[in-house]
Amino acid sequence: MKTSEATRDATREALPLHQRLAAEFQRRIESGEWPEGEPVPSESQLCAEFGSSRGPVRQALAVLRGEGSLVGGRGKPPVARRTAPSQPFATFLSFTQWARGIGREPGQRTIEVARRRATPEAAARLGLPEGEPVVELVRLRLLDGVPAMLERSTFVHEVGRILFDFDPDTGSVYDELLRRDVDLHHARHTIDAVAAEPRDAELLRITAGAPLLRVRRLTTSSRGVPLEDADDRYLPSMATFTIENTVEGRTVIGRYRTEED
Amino acid sequence: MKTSEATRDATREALPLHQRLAAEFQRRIESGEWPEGEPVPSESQLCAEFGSSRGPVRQALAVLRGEGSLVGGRGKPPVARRTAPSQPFATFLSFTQWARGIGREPGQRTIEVARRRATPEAAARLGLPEGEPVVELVRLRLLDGVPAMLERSTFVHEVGRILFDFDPDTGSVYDELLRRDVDLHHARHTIDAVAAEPRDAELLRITAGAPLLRVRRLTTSSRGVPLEDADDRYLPSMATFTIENTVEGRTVIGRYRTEED
DNA sequence: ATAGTCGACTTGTGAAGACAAGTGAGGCGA
DNA sequence: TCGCCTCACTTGTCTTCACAAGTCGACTAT
Repeated sequence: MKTSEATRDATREALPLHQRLAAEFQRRIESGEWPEGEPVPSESQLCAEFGSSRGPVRQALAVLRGEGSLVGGRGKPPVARRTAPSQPFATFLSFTQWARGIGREPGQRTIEVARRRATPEAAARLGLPEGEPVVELVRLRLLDGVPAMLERSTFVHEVGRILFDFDPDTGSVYDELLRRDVDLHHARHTIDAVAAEPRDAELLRITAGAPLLRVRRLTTSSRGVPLEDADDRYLPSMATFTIENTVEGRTVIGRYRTEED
Repeated sequence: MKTSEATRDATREALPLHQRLAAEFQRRIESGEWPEGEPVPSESQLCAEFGSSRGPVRQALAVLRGEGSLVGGRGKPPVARRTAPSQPFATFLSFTQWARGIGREPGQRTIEVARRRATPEAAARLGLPEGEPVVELVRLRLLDGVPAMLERSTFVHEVGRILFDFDPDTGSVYDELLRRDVDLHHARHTIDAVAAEPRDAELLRITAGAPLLRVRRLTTSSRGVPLEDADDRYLPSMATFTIENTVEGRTVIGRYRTEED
C-alpha cells in the first residue's frame, strides 16, 4: 500500500502548513471539539494558536467552506456544520469499500471471467477497434450474503489480464488494480432503469421484468484512455444513489443502502 | 428578474477583483482564446496585464482549478482544459430550464393541483404534523410534446398556496417560486427504480410494470426547513442521470436526454 | 424604556515581498 | 552525439501590512 504509507508520513510532518491546518480543523469539527452551530475561533485566534499568519489559516478555512463544513460571512465568525462527508472516489468506485463504509459485509460470486473479442458496443465505448481482445468479468455482488447487484465489467486487455492472476471471489478487484499501479483516475456513471432480463432475474432471484437500477460506468486513466466499461444492475430495494445540491454550487454524491420505509 | 440584473451590474464593476478575473479567465477558456491543451499565460504576465498583485490572480485561478478547467502543477504553467460545465442548481431543479438547456421544448399537462391534508409519509419527510394542510401538484412533463416524466410534488402550505395564483400549465413553477422570493436553497435527490403503477402507465402511455427511473427530491430552505417533497418518475428512454468523478475529488452531476444507442 | 449611535471585533480583499520547489531548455564536457 | 549540469522561469507557500465592509453589543440621548 504505497499511497497509504505516503499519506501517513505526510500527515505527520512534511505537508504544507495550510493542509495540516485544514486536516486539523476538519478533525475538530468531526470530533465535536468545535460543536455544530457554534461559532469557531476567529482567524486571529487560530493564527495565534498555530503561530502562523492569516494566509494559511484562511486557505485552510476555505477548503472547509468549499466542503460546506463551515458557513458564515463577513463580520460574523463562521459556524461549524457537520455535513455528509463527500464520498471519495474509491468509495464510489469499489463495491467492497462502499459496503464496508456503510457497515455491511460485501460478498461476491464470480459467474464468469473470460478473455474474448470486444463486442461492437463495448469496443465503441472503450475506443477500441472492433474484435480487439478484452476481458469480461461477471459477478453477483452480495450485501450481508443477500444478492444486491449484478456487475458486468469489460476491461481493456492490458488491465484485464491482471485478473487472471487474481481470484475475484476473494476481494476487491479495484484494490488489486490499484496495487498493480493501474491509473484509475476518472469515472462517468450513467444511471437509468431497466427491466430484469431472464438471466438477471435468475441470478438476483427476482422475477423477470422487475425494475432494476442500472449504472453504466466508464472508467478512464488520467490521460483519458478508457480502461473499463461496466454495467451494474442494482436491486432498487438494496441500494439508491443520492445527489445533494445547493445554490452555492456545492454538490455531494453518495450511494446508500435503501432504507426501509 | 432581480437576480440577473444584479449579476449584470456586478459583472460590470462592483464585483471584487478576483471574481472579475475568474469570470474573465473562464470566458477566455470557453471562447478558445486560451486554447485547450495550451499553457495559459504565467501569473506574473496576468498580474502585469490586469495591474494587480499575485493574490487575486491566484485566487481566480484557484476557482478554475477547482472546476477542473485548469490543470497543472508546480514549475510548469497550467494548461486549459474545456470541461463539462457543472450544471447549476437551477438546471437540476427545474424541468423547464433543463429541457431548454438541452435544446428541447418542455411541456406540461397538469393532472391535479389540490390542497389537502398531508399523508403520514409526506408529513414525515416534510417534518410536519400529520394532517397538516399541504398542496399537491401532479403534472405530466413532456419533451418536444412526448411524455417523459410524471411529477408528483407535495409543497408545504405556505409555499403551495402560491400555486393557486399561478397556472402550472403555462411555465416553470420553480421560476414562479423564485420570483415570489421562496428560499429554495438545498435539494437532496434520491434515485432508484420502480415498476410503473397502472396510473403511471396510463399517463406515460406505457404498459404497467415497465421500469421507471424514480427521483425523490426533498427541497429545503437555507435554514434547512423542508419546502417540497417530490416523486418524479422518468421514462428511462427519455432521461438519464450522470455522475462524473475523479480521484482529485472533483464531481459534476448532470441530467441528460437519453441517447439512442 | 427605547431608539440610535459608536466602537470593538470579525471577515473580505488586496499589495508587496521573500523563499522553496519543480520544470525545461540551453550549454558544457566527455 | 550523449549525458549532465546550470540557470532562468514558473508555481507553491508564507509573511506582513493595510483598508473596507459587515456584525454586534454597549452606551447614550431622548
